[in-house]
Amino acid sequence: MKCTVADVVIDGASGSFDRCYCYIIPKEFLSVAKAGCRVTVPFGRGNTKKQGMILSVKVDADVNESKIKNIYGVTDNEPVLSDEMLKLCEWMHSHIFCTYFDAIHCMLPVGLNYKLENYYTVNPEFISQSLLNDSEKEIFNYIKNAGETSQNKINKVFSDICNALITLEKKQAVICTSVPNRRMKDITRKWVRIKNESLIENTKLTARQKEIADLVIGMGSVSVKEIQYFTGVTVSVINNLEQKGILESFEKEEFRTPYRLKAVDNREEINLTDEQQTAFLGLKDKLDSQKGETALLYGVTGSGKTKVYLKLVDEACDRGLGVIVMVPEIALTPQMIEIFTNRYGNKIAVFHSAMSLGQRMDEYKRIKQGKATIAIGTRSAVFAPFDNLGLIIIDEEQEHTYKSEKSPRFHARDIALFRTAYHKGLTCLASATPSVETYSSALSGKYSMYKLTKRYGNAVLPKVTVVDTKREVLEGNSSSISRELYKCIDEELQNGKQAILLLNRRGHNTYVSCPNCGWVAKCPNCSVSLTYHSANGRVMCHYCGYSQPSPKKCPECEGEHIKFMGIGTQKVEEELKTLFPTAKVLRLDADSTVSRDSFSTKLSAFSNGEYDIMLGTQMVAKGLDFSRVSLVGVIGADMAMYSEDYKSLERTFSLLTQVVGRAGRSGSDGKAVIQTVEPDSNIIELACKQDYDAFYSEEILTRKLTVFPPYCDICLVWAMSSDKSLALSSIREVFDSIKQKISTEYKDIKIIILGPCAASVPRVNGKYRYRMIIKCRNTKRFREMLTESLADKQKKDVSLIVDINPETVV
DNA sequence: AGCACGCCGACT
DNA sequence: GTCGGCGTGCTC
Repeated sequence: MKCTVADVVIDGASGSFDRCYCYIIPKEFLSVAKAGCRVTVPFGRGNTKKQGMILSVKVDADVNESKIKNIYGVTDNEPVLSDEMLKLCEWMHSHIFCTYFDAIHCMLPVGLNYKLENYYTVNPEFISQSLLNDSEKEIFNYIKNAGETSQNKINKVFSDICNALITLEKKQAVICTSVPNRRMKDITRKWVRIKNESLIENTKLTARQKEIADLVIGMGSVSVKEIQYFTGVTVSVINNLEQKGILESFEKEEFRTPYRLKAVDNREEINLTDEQQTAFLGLKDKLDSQKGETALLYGVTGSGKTKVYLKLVDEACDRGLGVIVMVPEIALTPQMIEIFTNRYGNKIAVFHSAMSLGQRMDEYKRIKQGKATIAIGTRSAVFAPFDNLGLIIIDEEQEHTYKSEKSPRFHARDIALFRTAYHKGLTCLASATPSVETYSSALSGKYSMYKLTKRYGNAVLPKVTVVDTKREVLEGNSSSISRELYKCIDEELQNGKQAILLLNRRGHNTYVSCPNCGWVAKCPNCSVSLTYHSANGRVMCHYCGYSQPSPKKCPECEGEHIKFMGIGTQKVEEELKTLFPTAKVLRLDADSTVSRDSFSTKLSAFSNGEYDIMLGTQMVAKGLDFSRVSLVGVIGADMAMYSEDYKSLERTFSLLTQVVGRAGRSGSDGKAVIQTVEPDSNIIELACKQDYDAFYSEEILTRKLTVFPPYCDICLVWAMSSDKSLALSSIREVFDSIKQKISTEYKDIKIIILGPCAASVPRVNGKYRYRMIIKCRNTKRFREMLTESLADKQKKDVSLIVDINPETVV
């Protein structure tokens, strides 16, 4: 029989059953059911209601009616995904091994996401209550009295109902309707304050409850998250206090109130230097050629890349095209956002993770309605819903934040290239230290390249001092601040200037151990050591969040001389306080910034001169400009180099180049001190000279010899399970299957397989992790082979995860 | 992931 | 003879 059918993908599907399913579109939906609309469909033997997305519609298709089901209903009156986005879904599904709905969730604002929720009412025609058992009767009567009730509510009222609701429905006592619920609730954070202080005296409290009550009294009001950070209790203790009437909770919106953008088009004239003008004209040509090209704007630090962006954005705007400007991390690039909002006012839409759901929804709509034509933001901004996209700029394109670490594991650069290829627009990658992969594509002519070699106002490079920390220790200085660095900081402070000190991320952990018996505090859920936090006096796990009070005595040998090892930012902070008792030190790292907006508050406080020294991890090296900073110190520039990751040299070079470039911005008196155990290292020398080309030509040779990108793609396959042997056997099965396939039907595929072996952190959150590395070319044939090898290996209690070109392979 | 089908043991 | 345990396989 002939009828109109839809190819639908299903929400919540995984593994090999995440594919298209064919459904009949009943006549009443023919006018609304279009590709890009969400639908509800019956799925599986039990015909459970699932959310789906129509990928395509076929009119008058021949179908075998007995096998094909009807769509239940259509959620959207008009498509929420464009043809481009649907194609991008397909692309993401096949290229990065994510589910269709993983991809869809990136494209729709969270506020538009519906979740099916079941609502129950009693069946008025049902009379024979004798068919029901006692608990069923109870629930039946509850629903009868309450009227239409959500499943959630019923579950809350009746804690132990198992499948009573399902049997009630089967016995036709109740009617269930699935309603797609629009969840537009903003992310709020629960705070508590004292409700009745006198009760504390008169009520029996446990030790933990007392501790928390005292904490809240001391702080006035405090977020539940912070209580947990400081005391390590679970929410249950707080809930108990609330039930006893001692505490009361209130919701506090986590994010700042929406910014207001003025309706300005404040296009001040931009004067470009000859070099900038040449780059700009070249990029403008590429924009106008409408071939869907990619360009690299390679400009040394301080060469004025932003000016070129702005001129280019002007051009795209004048042609009525949508623009996406991507930055690695919004909190660290306030200046960039400011420049853009000052110039383009309310034509800007901002996207980043620290925005409320409502704000994101608003920005999404403003683009859809054509009110905003420039999207600026982090990784997620690459999905901004322009129908007439012309230009995507990726600032600091080598940054690892452009690669998503959770599914869908996409790289924003790849999505950008897909989108500009579709729209015949231009992707402009920009950096002073491009990734080796990008630079290689630029040299080969795959991308066009424009260079900016002159630093702004011919600024000179700072005076760089490299300090050998090995020698420092030999000569009796065991502190993490070398004598040279001490001298420089001291001078800065005397002159009323500020200093930025940088610790590498890997040097950031402080372990707790017993020198007597060698005991080290370890996480019970993960195979890692716990990290000491002086702010709350606890040891914490950075992988799963476990924490406990730091032990006073060794739990093994009762020894009382527990030691804190490693240089963490907190430890350096204490040393700084001893060395410079009058200096105000600002510590910035992931742990000191519990809430996001305190981050920008702290940055502006530093900028206003409220602090003298800023101490932080790599994050402080990024695009921040502070006029009063003329010293940048790097404490331990080696950690990244010691890591076995193939990108660690690239990262170290990039970081040091940025640091040195930063110090040089403040004029002739810029200084940088780099402390390292390898003072003769080539990388440091090249970074001091800002010689990217020399670095690249060495690094590309290494990549070729060791076979790493750009000479191959890397495909990481993970198996994770709380059952160790199950995880291992699953990854072995995949391994064997691949081996077998490349020796038979896929003989044409050339790959190198390493592993399977345990991950460098073999257990996280109680789950054992095995993985293997495949060096390959991510071609259609390879993806076919891998898909076949993974099919039906996805069993219960194991998850198999594929990560193409991960940022780190250790 | 669910859900139903179906094959085998314990019980009326 | 049947109720229900869970192992197996499919999802338009």
